[in-house]
Amino acid sequence: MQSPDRRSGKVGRPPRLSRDAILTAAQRILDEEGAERLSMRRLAKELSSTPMALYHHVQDKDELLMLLLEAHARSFPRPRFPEQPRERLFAGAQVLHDILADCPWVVEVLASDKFVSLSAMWIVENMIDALIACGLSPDDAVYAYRVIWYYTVGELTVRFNRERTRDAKAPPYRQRVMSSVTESDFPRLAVIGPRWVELTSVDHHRRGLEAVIDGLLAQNV
Amino acid sequence: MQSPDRRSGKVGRPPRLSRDAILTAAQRILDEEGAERLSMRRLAKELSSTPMALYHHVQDKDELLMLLLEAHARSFPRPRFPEQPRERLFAGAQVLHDILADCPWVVEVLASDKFVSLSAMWIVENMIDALIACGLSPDDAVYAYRVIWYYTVGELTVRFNRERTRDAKAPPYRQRVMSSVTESDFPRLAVIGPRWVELTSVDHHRRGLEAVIDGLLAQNV
DNA sequence: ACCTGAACACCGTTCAAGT
DNA sequence: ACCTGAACACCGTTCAAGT
Repeated sequence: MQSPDRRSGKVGRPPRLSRDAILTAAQRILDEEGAERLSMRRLAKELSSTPMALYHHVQDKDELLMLLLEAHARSFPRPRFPEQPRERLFAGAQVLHDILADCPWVVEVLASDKFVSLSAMWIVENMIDALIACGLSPDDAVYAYRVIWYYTVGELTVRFNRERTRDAKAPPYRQRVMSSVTESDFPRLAVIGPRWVELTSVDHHRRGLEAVIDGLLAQNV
Repeated sequence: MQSPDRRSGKVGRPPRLSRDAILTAAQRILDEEGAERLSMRRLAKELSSTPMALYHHVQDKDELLMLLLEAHARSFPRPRFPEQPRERLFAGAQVLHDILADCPWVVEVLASDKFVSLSAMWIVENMIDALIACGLSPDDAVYAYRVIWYYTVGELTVRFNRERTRDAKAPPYRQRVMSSVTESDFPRLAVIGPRWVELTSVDHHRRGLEAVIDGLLAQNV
């Protein structure tokens, strides 16, 4: 199905841009300026080109983000999975989380429904397989996988938002709420208040994942 | 602390806009055109005013969204909570989810770190209290609340994205991935494939919540 | 085939001026 | 005190034209 023009490479104007060059430049912007600065216009500038030149190599911004995620997932070290199904499930959920934790722009990819990364499918396959090996029916395995996925997405969303607004000063509205919490009619929150904002570590995420998985497995015996 | 000008209402130009009018108009746009159409400019048009007039009544778009959420949470029927702590926790998590499930724009509110809704604080207070009544330490209660919160945020994020892109046709990239999944090297996914895209019902969410909660409580005995 | 320039249809927000 | 208009600094994407 390959067009002869592409194969011979002798017809038409020779390309100055390439998918690879675009992805590399995009990654550089991501690393140096953050996900919120990556726009088609900014990227074109980085490549000393025009926004529309990019559309010859990717379909739209969503595909660009998808390709970045794909490349990242491919380059991610593939761990050896344990034999024991419960541990295998846990390891799968963890590597899924860790891959995405490096990609602050997943939120946007997630927003476009194009989030079906081939390079991460083996993990999903593995998790479903582990769930079935744990004794779940195929339907229950899908359900359980979804619960784990929701937990993962939520953790990542909150994590990225915290990182993004880390050094921004709290708006006045929030201060008003906070003081009303610590002073008054929320005794439990008042006690906990000071400890509330603690950083959420990787350990917390693992422990939560353990709870979610064990809760799911206990439901299906 | 109230300014005399505001009290007498006799100084300066009489107001044509009000917070209430702005919030009502915003809600109308939300209902009729969806969250992605609510912009300061669109809202100004709805009120036959200019974008900048709005900034006299709200600080910025984030505060506007926050106020909308606040109003919604206040108007939401407050259920009677069961006595039993585990059931109380479950009921709290559920009402938290249900309140937010009506607000497709929470995702944006969440993104701004201003998401501290006073009108929903009683729920959080109640959940923390229930967790402590279940025997958790204050620190463990915060951790457990967070896990439930992540699950909730993840469910809502995925839910809204699915709703938003419900009737949009799948992009070619996705089709490529899907066929490679059903055809080839993912036997588990191939079997499950057809059932994968099923709608996620409220029942699914409850069952998942149950698993998460029981998993958390089992961790702390 | 590959790229450019101008344009469309949007954003949130600031600033200086008007009533 | 409340509102307007113009402007700043952006978006993603389409379309017609150039090489």
